[in-house]
Amino acid sequence: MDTSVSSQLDSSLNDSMTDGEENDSEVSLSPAAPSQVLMAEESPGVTVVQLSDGQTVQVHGVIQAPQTSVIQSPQVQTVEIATAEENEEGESVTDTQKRREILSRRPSYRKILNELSSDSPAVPKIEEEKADEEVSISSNASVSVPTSIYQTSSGQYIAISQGRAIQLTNPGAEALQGGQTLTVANSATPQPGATILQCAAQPGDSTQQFYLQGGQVFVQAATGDIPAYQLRSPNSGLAQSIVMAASPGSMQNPPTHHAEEVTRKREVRLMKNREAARECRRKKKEYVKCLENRVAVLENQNKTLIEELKALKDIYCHKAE
DNA sequence: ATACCTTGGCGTCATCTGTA
DNA sequence: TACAGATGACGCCAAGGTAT
Repeated sequence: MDTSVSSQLDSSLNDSMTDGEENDSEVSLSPAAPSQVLMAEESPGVTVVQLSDGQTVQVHGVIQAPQTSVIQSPQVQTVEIATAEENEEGESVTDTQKRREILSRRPSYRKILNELSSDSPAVPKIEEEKADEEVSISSNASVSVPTSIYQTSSGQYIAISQGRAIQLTNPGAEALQGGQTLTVANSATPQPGATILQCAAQPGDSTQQFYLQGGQVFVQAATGDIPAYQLRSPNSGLAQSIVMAASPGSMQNPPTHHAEEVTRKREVRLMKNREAARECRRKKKEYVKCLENRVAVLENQNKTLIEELKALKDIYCHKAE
């Protein structure tokens, strides 16, 4: 049986996605990967290691039999899936149910990485997310730890702190410095209706209205006779969609508001999911980078160990002569 | 210049997972 | 158990590279 101790750094990067399972093996073994070092077990306890430069080294029971890698190939998972699908062919289970049974979800990237990091200090932990923007803003002494940052259609930033203080900042200003701070007077008790704010950023400016409800900020659109409200995503300047086309007064009228409420909830959900997807992709990239690093480290270790082994063997052979 | 391919990012949906 | 968050899957789009 031939086993390759291989480089998986570039071409097989995707193959190194872990399934969340771990063991103590230090060497990543993948039968499908290109070989730098070949190991062939000639007889029990004796392994022939072929180095990338063509040299062959016989190893007597030092290199253990291949164990499952820390980094598992997704190919394995694919094969499992294919097999399972074959097995279930013809059964009366729905596709959804099949998928549910077949696709065992892997733990989150943060979880996997944190597990890895507990094993190896070289692997950085992914912190519980705390948006960089929020961190940097919280250092501003005049703001009491904002929980959400929004941007209006005019480019102004709105920060809502935990204390329900609202701060406005013009574009270009560093973080929220120099912003105005307003306080929501009726925020102590949750109202069924919305909190409406009006403000003028500068003397002479037309007033701008904000509509707060359920922790979300709706910003009145700049144009149009009918007031429209755009739901703005925290930390994003993009208006997600027009949410309201009615006047603020009618927003507090539940019977006519039902459809709008449904739409609004959907928009909020989509917005949150959009942000979550972004964050998830970011974490995934970080996770892949960490795996790359880990592969590089393990390859180095492997190389060093093989060289060490070779040197020891040389010494041993010289003594035997 | 144009067509085609690859890659990377995004938004959305469906579903899983953890927690109150 | 309901709910919010996380994530896999899918389709779309834009940018860059390459062959013709």
